[in-house]
Amino acid sequence: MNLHLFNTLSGQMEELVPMDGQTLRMYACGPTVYDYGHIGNFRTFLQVDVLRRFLKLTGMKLRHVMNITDVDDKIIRNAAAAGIAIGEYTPRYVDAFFEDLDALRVERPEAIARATENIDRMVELIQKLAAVGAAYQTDDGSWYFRLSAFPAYGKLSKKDLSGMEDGARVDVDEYEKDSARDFALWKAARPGETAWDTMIGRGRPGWHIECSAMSMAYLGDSFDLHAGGEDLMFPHHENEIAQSETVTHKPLARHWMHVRFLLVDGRKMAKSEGNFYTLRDLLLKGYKASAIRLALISVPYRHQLNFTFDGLIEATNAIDRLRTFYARLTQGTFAAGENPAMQSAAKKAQTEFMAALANDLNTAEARAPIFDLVRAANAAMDQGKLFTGDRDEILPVLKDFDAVFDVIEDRDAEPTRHAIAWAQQAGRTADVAPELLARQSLTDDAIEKLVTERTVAKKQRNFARADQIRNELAEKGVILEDSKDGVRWKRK
RNA sequence: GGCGCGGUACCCAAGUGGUAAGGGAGAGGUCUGCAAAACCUUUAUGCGCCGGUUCGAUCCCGGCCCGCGCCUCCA
Repeated sequence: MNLHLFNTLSGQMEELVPMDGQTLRMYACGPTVYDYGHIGNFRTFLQVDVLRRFLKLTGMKLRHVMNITDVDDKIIRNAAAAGIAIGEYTPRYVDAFFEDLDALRVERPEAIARATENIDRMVELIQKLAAVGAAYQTDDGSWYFRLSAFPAYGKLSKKDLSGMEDGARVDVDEYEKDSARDFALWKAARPGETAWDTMIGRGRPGWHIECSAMSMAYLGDSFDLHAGGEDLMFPHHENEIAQSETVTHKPLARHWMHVRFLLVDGRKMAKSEGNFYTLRDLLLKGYKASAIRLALISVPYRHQLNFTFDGLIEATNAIDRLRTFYARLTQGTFAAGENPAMQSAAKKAQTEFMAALANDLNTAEARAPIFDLVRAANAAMDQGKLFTGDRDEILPVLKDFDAVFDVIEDRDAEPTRHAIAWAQQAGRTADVAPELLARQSLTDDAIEKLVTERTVAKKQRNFARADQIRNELAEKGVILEDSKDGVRWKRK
């Protein structure tokens, strides 16, 4: 089942296939490491993760490259404010970024490219641009891309720049650019700023040149897919195209994918709006990493996602339903045999799940057949009409679902513990939800012990004591479920 | 101003030219020592409003209203 993905460049749905017939080469813009990642960043990375995982599920080989922008104006500014070198400043945010990706179960790309480790390649590219007259240096030593050298500019974002007069809205007097819309390739060093001494002068790279140089180095002149947040379409990706294609005369990427921004409570997330959340903020409030993951991927990537706390609770409950079902299926005992209705239900779910994702990664649609299957199988189990042969058909469907969604297996304890430890270390203990600390205080062993005690009490028909234990556990966020196969407990 | 997106039940959210997936929440019931879980029933004659095309439109076309995004650093 091949993926049909909307291509921003053509404005159409197109089948995504590797141009070399073997490995899909893709480049996705990564973070600028000047602060902790927020949920908007992660929506994009998560949607790219869904893409990755689905492609792998269809058997495709991938070479996915992500850049890390570890030098830019904000980094230089923040590092200076902290009184440290950028090389000291960025690692903590790089580490935090990967921790957050792990928490959200975002797979690592095949390669990570760091800007500061690829300065030479950027300089080379600027030299090539200069050689064909597409780059020029201004008196202060900065280099600019001459937009007039690339007539196709605007093809991705469908912008017609002809109506934009030089100087109309753009500050032209800052540097002596030939045209106001020419963009920086290389920024000359100002006193005290981080800079590299290179063939084209002392300075630091512009943001756009980074991606052109690195995608070329890691993936070649032309590759299959370029992805990123919708805001990057213009000017970032447009500039990448101009830089790369001016030199190579080949399409930078055949296919472009842009993930729409998420809103928070119906507004664009912004610090000034007071609706700005990092992943860590949410974990410390007591939301599970899996719920955040599911909430951020359940709305298809081309639609705005309105992020709300209600949405997180809903995701939490939906995951709970899946996990309960999975536990019932794997821990229950079934008679040998098959139920034809369940056999076909499993096949149907599998087919519809894959078809939904193949259709422009429609994650919302992909969930439906899985939940249909859950209901049908639960009903069959209630009636004793689910057999080992059925279980063996259903489990692979859940496995495929989790190969993409990755929320059924409960790995939520670690990210939360990690976030709490981080908060304590960072002096943000006040941000940790009190009930979270209370829950952390109860160990699995302690829970098991109480559960056993309750089982004994129940056998003695001492229901008062049994209920007392259950309530006690409930107060600490532990829910008990009695069944004929024993007691299952879970943390809220 | 330019470009673009959306308005589907209490909430979130798919979707199709032939009469509305799924999730969450609520209500009633079955089961249970009681719960929880699970299951069953239930919650849009209706998909922003008004026209048009059509045998038939939520889905196509036009207009309008509302919300949002991008156009500057931004995932």
